Amino acid sequence: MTNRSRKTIKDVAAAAGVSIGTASRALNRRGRVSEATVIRVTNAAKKLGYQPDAIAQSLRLKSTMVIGMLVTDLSNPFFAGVIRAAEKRLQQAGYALLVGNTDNESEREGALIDLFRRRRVDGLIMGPCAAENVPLLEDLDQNDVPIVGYDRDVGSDQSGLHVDHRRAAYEATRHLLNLGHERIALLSSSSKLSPGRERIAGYTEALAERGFEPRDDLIRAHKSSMDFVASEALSLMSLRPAPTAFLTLGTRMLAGTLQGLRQNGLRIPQDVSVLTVGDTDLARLHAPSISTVTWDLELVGQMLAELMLRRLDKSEDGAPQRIIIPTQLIERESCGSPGA
Amino acid sequence: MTNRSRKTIKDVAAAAGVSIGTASRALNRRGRVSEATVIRVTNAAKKLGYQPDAIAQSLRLKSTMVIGMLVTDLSNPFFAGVIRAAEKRLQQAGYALLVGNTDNESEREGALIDLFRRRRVDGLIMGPCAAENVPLLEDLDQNDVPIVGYDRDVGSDQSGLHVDHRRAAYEATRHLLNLGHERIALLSSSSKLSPGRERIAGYTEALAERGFEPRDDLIRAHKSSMDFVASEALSLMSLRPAPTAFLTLGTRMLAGTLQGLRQNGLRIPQDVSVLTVGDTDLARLHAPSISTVTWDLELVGQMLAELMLRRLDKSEDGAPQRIIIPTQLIERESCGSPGA
DNA sequence: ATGAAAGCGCTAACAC
DNA sequence: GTGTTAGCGCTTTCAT
Repeated sequence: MTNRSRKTIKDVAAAAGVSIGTASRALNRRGRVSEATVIRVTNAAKKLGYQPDAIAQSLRLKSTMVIGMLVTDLSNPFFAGVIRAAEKRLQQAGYALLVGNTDNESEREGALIDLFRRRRVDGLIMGPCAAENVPLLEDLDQNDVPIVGYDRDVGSDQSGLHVDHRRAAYEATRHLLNLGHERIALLSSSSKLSPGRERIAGYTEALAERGFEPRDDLIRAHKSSMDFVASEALSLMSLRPAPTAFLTLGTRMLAGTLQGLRQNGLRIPQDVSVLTVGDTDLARLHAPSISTVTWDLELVGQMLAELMLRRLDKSEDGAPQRIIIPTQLIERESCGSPGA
Repeated sequence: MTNRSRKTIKDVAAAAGVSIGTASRALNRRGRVSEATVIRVTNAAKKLGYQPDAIAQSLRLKSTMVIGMLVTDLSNPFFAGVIRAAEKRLQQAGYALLVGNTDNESEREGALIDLFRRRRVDGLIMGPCAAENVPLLEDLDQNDVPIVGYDRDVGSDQSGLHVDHRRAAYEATRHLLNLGHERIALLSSSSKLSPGRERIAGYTEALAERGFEPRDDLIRAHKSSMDFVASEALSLMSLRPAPTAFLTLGTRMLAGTLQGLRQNGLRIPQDVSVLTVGDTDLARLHAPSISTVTWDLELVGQMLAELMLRRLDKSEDGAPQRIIIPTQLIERESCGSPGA
């Protein structure tokens, strides 16, 4: 207020007429301090507008109260929702969340891990990325930085949270099978990462239960643009016999599929059923609304934070844990029986 | 690799057989160092896997290389896209971006500003939030922390970036007027914040140009849930004479409007035209696709970062700047002439 | 060109 | 209960 320069604990100590050691103890209420000086120091601090310097504290205490989080793309709503919730929970515990975008490139991921290490993050939450295994992680591990994996295996001695993608795809496929569909096209983003692999496994499993074999020509799994997906959808519909249902994994896949179907004048669900994994505004508000198998993003973020906090809290046992997030089917208007 | 404990510059100095002062100079190539020792030190550092401690550097150099950014909600796609782009640009310059969610509450915003101050961020990017004026900002300012406002006025001596919301709404309204609409309903999120106010001004201005007066019963501006917006839309359509076009400001408003219209069996654009400000997946992929007046999120993020970097770079003149981001109309299928 | 030493702001160990 | 001091890891004078 009065003086423009930033106040330090030295200023507070001087103003309260005590040593800086006493000032520190008073402010943190640690060790032996008389109640009188606590009050005197606190008042002085308030009057000066003193705020302890987090950097100096970090250096001294060897804890930055910052958690790093790596995702492929923060602007992907599925990540954004999770980040939001995780940040909220961590904030409550006094931690800040620093997010890095890997662009799904292991090179960038490596650079970010290095950076986070340099910045001395207290913990690291790692989402899926191109390569599953990064040796840098071991380094972190050895430096007692706990890691929590999100839809990603990250070492046996670390915590992990996994959305049950396999079951999600399994339930989705079963739902379509129950409606009488036999030729179910599958559009997935990428089969390399854990989520993609799991989902294809769930799809195959549901099919196998009914004695159907997955047909390779009905499965399209690449990372690709929306326009490309649209033409994929069209090409799938030109197969003979054509698929009667589409199972789309991910927003982009759904968007492309809807676009392709629409360009071709195909009606949902009369001509073809559509079911998507992962709920979005688009699925909710499209006409007709799209049925989905989804999960709770907020819960995911909250649990990620919880797992991290548990590892960080020295008073707890702190053993690594593994959590599976369940999924649920939301029926809307996009699925019917074939030829109905 | 060999030793599990984190390496410091002391270790590097010892390994290279020099003092820590020399090691520092060699690693940073600053001051007078012989090329020979530079090589020796660099090699030692590499061999040990040494990474300078960013916290210690921050304390010493009084710069954290962290920029703070405050938004109401990181999971709002409009913010997420901007954050993503800003982070990318800042990263290139060696800065990390720390994002805080204010939930549109000035109390939380104040707490976050305090927190960022404690963490000694080098700069602060402030998005719109409930209250426009926070005295805490002056404090920051006095501590030489540059602030960049995003759709928000933040002091005359600070930089700011503003999407041209007024013009966006103006162009949108004109587009509808040109199609022959006279009763244009306006659904806006909140008129308290700068973006909302500006948009309503643009709407009014376009109307006035044609000699129409804005009718209060056609304007609905509150922060509200999607379901609520849907019923708002219905109530608007029950007016006599009913509006022939909807101008929605923001995703949520569009979603609610579409839902309401659909519930009522109203067809777009035959029964009513819809135009939205701000492009989204929903607008793009809805059937029919929704025309929009929009702007480039990536550009916004990039320019925000650029403004900040310019203020941070001591070699530049560093005078505060003000940037207006233009908008453009994208015609799609949701607008027609009334009664056509 | 290099080494020694001070100090960024803070906390904790030790003395009194 | 309080003051003094060391030190977190680094950069930067200031001598040499």
